[in-house]
Amino acid sequence: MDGKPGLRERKKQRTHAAISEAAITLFLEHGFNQVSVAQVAEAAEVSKRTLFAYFPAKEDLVVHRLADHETESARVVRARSPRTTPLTALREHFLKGLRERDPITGLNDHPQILKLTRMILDTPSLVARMERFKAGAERALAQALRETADTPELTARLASVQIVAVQWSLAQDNTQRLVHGEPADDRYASAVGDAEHAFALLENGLRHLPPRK
Amino acid sequence: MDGKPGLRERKKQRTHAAISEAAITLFLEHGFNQVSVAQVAEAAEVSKRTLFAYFPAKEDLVVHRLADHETESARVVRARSPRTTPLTALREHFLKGLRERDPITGLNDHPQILKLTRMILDTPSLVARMERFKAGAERALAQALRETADTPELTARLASVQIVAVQWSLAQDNTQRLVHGEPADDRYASAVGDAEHAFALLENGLRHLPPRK
DNA sequence: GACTACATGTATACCAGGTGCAGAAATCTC
DNA sequence: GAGATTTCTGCACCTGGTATACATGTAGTC
Repeated sequence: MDGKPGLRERKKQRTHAAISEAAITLFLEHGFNQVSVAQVAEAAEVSKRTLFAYFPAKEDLVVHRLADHETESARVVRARSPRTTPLTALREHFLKGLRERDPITGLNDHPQILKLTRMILDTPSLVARMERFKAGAERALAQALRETADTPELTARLASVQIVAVQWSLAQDNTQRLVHGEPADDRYASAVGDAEHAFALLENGLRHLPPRK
Repeated sequence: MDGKPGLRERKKQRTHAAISEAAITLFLEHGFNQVSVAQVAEAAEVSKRTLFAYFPAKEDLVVHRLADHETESARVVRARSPRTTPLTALREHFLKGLRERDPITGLNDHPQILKLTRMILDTPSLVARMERFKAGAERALAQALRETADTPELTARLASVQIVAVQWSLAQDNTQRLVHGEPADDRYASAVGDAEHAFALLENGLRHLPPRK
């Protein structure tokens, strides 16, 4: 509400950015576990205590950039146009993400992003931190379903965990392939096919899983 | 290969059990974060170094008991009788768990188990550790689906993440209610109803989620 | 511009989880 | 029993994270 955030506010933002930047740079160069927070603090010319005032834990130095995405699915569901089901809206949004190589779909192969992704997947504590985003996304989506689709509590929760789990799985799959060296453009067509298959599965259910024998 | 595990082996098992027991006792009494691993080691009459030889991290002192359940769904799918779909087998197994008040369904209200559950849910690092079990369960289930239901890779993975997420959600829901004081016997009927609803949703899909307006 | 009030940053010391290492103690093999 | 091997221990050490007490800068007021 301003244009004039005030000097104090601007300084805070600059410090925040400086710490984050120093952290990412060092982590990409030497690995997450090989760099201590003390080193990050020093590189950002800030005391350790101050670093922890900006980021509650070491992992947040990496994952804070994804905070916006936590409520993305919920927003998409809320913003869908009339006569559109939540699943349709989410599918279209995911396909758009693939077209635009949105990193959240796992289909972005810019070297920086790829290296960062690989680092996250190779670091258990970072993976764990990502899981918490998943939980947040589930809660937000469930609420959006309840409020805009008149869905009962239980159904909303069940639907949201399924949807989030599937999106996550699709993204991880794409990521894995790019990490193994496949170019995003080569992967694109099959990524679209996989996404369509996945959303069809969500819509139609698993009743076609074959019985034994 | 046994009958005679050897003295060394038996001692190892006793030490393992002693550490685990001391840990659970102390944690239940004072809380997970209020007890240090040094205290656990002392109570178990073992050095801190030895404790970490048996349990790779503090959290494992609590969650190692659930290690067996990691592959439970996969085993159920593999062991299903002929002409039975994976989902049917899993639903029956879950319903049996509810009847028997299996803690994994969240429907066991023995004070000890309830207190432990509450502690886990209240401790972020323990919740995070549980999530890793979920990931393991997903992988195991996906493989079982691939091998016994002739399901393609992608479908198996997608189905497994949906199934595991839903089971987890059901269990959490039950747990929440028991923690809030509802007796398991009172909850039982609705827990069954919820489970049946959830598995029906898995089978039939989410296509009935209503559009906007 | 000086003064106060408050937010922010710093230095230091500290705690707890976890690891590396060298040697002592127990167990196994013969 | 003797010797090889595994396991346990004590100790020092590193790192993430916090508490405390103090310094510094900023915002608003007169």
